[in-house]
Order: sequence, then C-alpha cells, then structure tokens
Amino acid sequence: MTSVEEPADPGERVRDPARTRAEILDVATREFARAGYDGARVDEIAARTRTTKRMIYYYFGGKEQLFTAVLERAYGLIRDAEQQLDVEHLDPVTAIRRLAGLTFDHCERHPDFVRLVGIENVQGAGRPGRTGSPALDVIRRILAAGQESGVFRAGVDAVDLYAVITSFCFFRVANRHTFGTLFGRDLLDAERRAHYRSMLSDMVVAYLTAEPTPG
Amino acid sequence: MTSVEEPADPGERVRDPARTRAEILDVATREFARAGYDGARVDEIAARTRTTKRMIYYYFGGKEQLFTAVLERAYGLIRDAEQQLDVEHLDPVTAIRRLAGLTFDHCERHPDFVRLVGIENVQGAGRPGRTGSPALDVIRRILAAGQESGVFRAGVDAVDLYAVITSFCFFRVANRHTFGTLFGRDLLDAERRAHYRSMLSDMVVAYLTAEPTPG
DNA sequence: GTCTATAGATAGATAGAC
DNA sequence: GTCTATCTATCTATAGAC
Repeated sequence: MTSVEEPADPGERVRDPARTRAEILDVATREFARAGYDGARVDEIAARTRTTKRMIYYYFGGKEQLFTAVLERAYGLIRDAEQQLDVEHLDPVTAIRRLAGLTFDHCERHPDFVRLVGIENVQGAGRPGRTGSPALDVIRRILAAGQESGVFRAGVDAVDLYAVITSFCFFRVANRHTFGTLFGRDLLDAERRAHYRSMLSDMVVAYLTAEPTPG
Repeated sequence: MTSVEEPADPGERVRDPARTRAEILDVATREFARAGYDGARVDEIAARTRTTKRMIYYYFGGKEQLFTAVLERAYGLIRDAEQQLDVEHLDPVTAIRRLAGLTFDHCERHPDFVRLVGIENVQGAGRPGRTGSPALDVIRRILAAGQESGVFRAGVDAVDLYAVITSFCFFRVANRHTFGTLFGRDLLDAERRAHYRSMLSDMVVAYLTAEPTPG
C-alpha cells in the first residue's frame, strides 16, 4: 500500500468525486438553461469545468441523463424551500401571501430553474418519478382554514390556486425577453420587484375573499 | 412564347409560390413547436412538405430566417384577433372579461404559438421589430373607463394586467406536461376548460374591484 | 479516475443539372 | 423553380493509454 492515513503524494490527485459531480451539475444547469437541451453542448460544459468531457460520461452516462440529473436537483431545491414553510400559526390571508411570496422569490433567485422546466416541457413529456409538491399540502390546509373561518370563498381548488400563483412567477422569468421587446418593460427590473411581489398576493387574496361570481 | 392566357402544358408545373411558402410555414410551425429551435430538423420540415429542402433555402434563406418568419406569422395571428376586439360599448367588467377570454381562447386554439414564444425566449433575446399590442390599448381604455366610473380601483397598470392575464393562459399550455406529471392534472383537459376560462376572469375582476391593499 | 484522439452519425447548407 | 447528390462542420460518444 502506498499510504495509510496520510494524503498521497502531490502527483496523485485526490479529487473529490462528489465535488466534481456537483461542479458538473452547476455548469450543466447554466448551459442547458442558456441554450436549451439540443442547443447545449457537452464540450462547452466540459470546458467550463475543471474536469473533462470524458468524466461527464463517466459520472452521468450521457447528455440525456445529465439533463435529468440537472432537473432533479433543480426540483429538489424548490421542494426544500417549500418544505421549510411554516405557516400553521398564521391567519389564512397572511399564510397564502407568504406562500405566494416564497414561490415568487424562488423563481426570482433561480431563473435557471424556470427555464429548465420550460425546456423540459418543450423537450416532451415530463419524466415520471416526480410527483406532488410540499406547497400543495400547505395550500390545502390554508384553504381549509380560510374557508372554515369564513374569510375565503368556498370551492377554490388547491391545485388551481397553485397553478395561478406559479403562472405569474414563471412568466416573468420565462417570457422576459419577448415581453420586454413587445412592451418595453423588463418584468425582472429590480425596481419593480416589490411591486410585482405584492401584486401577485393582492390578486390571489382578492380572488379568495371576493364573493363567488354567479353563473 | 409558349402560351398566353391558358395554363401551360402539364409538364410545366404551375405551382403557386405563395401556396408553397404558406405550406412550408405551416409545417415549420409544427416542427419548431414540437422540438424547439435546435431540435427542429430542416430535413423533417421538407419531408412533410410537398416541396424539397432546397426550396426552403430558396424561399427563406436558412433555418434562422425560417424560424423568424414562423414567429412573425404567429404574432400576426394574435394581433389580428386582438384587433377585432370591440368592447367600447360594454361595461368595464364585461369588457375585461371578454379580453381575458379572447387571450385564453387564442392560447387554447394555438398552442404552437405559446410554445414558439417560449422557444424564442430560450433561444435568446426577442428579435426587435415587433412592438406593442392591440390588446394593450384596449386594456388601457377599459381601465380608464372602469376607474372613472368607480368600479375599478386606481393605480392598476395596463401592461401589468396584460402580463397577469397572459401568464395564466401561457402557463396552461407551456407547462402542461410537467404540471400534469407533478400534480396529476391536465390543465388542458376539455372538461375543465370553461372552469379555467371563467376562473381567470373572476380573479382579474376580483383584483380590479377589490379595495386597494394598504401598505 | 483522468487524459488525448477519434470514431460515427447527422445536421445545415449548397452545387449543378434540368 | 425544382430536383438529386454531396460538401463541410459539428456533435455525441467512446477507445485506449496512463
């Protein structure tokens, strides 16, 4: 044996596989988000990493699996954020505002996540394996509490509400360029961030507290 | 000269260039929407047309310009639809519901349009040349009328409102796959169409008619 | 586990006859 | 204007030395 506890001689590079894997994922996330699945280049990813293309195939198997790994990690991130939501002690209006704010903030801080989801949708069917969302359970409880106490209207579905909230948060990021070109307004302008953040909650709360539309 | 008014002999094919051009655009629209810009194949487009690949280059110059032409036509379609909006004679609430309904219907009937816009955004900056939207002027007038008559709150911006309306209409189409996988619900399910259509208007109207949130 | 070199497939684009 | 055949570049993926 060459060495027991001591790190080997400098010639033998003791690289951390987990670290290399994570670095590849970081770079791949940016590259896929930048150019789409088919537009992304494995060579480009390798070049921006401290490892080589061969290692990408060694660790992940191929471009397809790398893309899947990138997606899984991105989904895990928002999942974690949603899991940390603690709104049980809040009144329903404040609770739903907090949830909307969290979704808004996550998309704001992780635009690549939004783009990747869009790319996955262009690419084809969503890969199976992922299911549900911590946020959904939170919304269900908030809706139930709000309806019970009479501040929320009845008959609002949790999945629908989550779709509406996510729509706006996604749109700002995903359609930033065309919307900016068409209307001369940058939806991600930092100066308008707080405005859009509260507008989203205002709209959701207005809907939840309004009298149901007849018809 | 071979012939004056009469169509030439069968050996000389008198094809309609405008028709060929339109057919290429139709097929290209589907192909780009299906696979994204880099995923789309010029060969595939040609194969699904009654003409050849050479003609695509002859008419459009290249893949890039073909994609631009596809986008221009798609934008033109919604522009036309919006231009035909006639809501001047309606009360503000009905008017804004009609506008939201039109946007909703257009995305429903032209899912390729939504996908193409998403792809354009992934691809990079929105191409210049397009600007404004007939719907925006319509919204401006509706908002002004509604605020003047006191049914709408003040301080709501037309561009923001259009963004919100479009968000939901786009999201249903653009994120159908991943959302369906995650939540087991098809946002384009025909049975839920009417529900989502009115839900969007309900939300917008609730926001516009609610008391402004203090803060 | 890490590198270089290269295989193998396929894409966008064009030449050139008719 | 329309066709066939092909060029050239490039990309994913892998072989093989170390």
